[in-house]
Amino acid sequence: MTTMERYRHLNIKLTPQRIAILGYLDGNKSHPSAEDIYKSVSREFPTMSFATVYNTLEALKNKEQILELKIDPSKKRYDPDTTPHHHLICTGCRSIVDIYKNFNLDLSEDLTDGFDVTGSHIEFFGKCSTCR
Amino acid sequence: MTTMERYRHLNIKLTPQRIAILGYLDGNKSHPSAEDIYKSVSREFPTMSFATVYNTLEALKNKEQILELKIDPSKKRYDPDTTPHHHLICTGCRSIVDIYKNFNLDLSEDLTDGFDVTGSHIEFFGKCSTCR
DNA sequence: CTGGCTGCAAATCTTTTGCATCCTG
DNA sequence: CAGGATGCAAAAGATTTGCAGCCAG
Repeated sequence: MTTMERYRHLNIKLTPQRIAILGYLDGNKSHPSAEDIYKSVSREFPTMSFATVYNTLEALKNKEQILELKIDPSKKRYDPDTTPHHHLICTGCRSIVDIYKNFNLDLSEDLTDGFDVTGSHIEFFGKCSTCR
Repeated sequence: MTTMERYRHLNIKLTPQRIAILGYLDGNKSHPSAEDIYKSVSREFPTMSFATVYNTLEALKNKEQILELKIDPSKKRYDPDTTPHHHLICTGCRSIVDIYKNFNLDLSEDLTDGFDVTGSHIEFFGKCSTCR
């Protein structure tokens, strides 16, 4: 199933603007912010507005097609890769590398204070080769 | 060494406002936001300003007396507990529980893309007993 | 056709900054 | 008594919202 076929099954309206945003996100490993997306897609759609970018991101988030990352303290970043993985963040330039590795993160019940634990995500910190 | 003794050794000026903020943070497990701190300390110092709260938090962060948490997408939260630990976040009410457990999170070099890895932090997600 | 989407602007929320004054060390 | 801290207000960024018109399904 191609990416566009997949989106047609989501019951979200596929406007030209949304298709452009989806095209920008498809396979994108840069973990872009809303502004990154806006800037890039604006070239093709000069009238594109932030509202449309945020609206589309919200729709994709609700359909679990993207993840909202809280890695950057000043703005949200988005990840079109929804397969389970972790992130390694450069404390210098804020670049992000995906970490595909399974860790055993089981918590015994005496640690969880009655929570029902449903997921986890590891942030690794470091310096990239450029910033080092 | 008491908390205040510890702070006197940090070379930050201890004004009454800062002492009030430090008092609020001392032993605080609620992971408060700047606004939480402002609201609470304002009762004692009606002229307290956000600038002072943020200034103090910045100073404490630089002296590694507090951690800035990016757990909440809408605002920063602060943790006066700087001992290594992880966090379990309720996806309903955003309450946070500390997780004191050591995990083996070693990364082989082929995963780190030349990064020098210096630290890590796990976010666990779940529902607290109230929200469940 | 019609309900959801778009674009624009205004509003909101968090955080930062400029600056005159104050006060800790 | 000097340099950092305070308080206030204004500015800056990111995100959200209101609304009139538009268009995909």
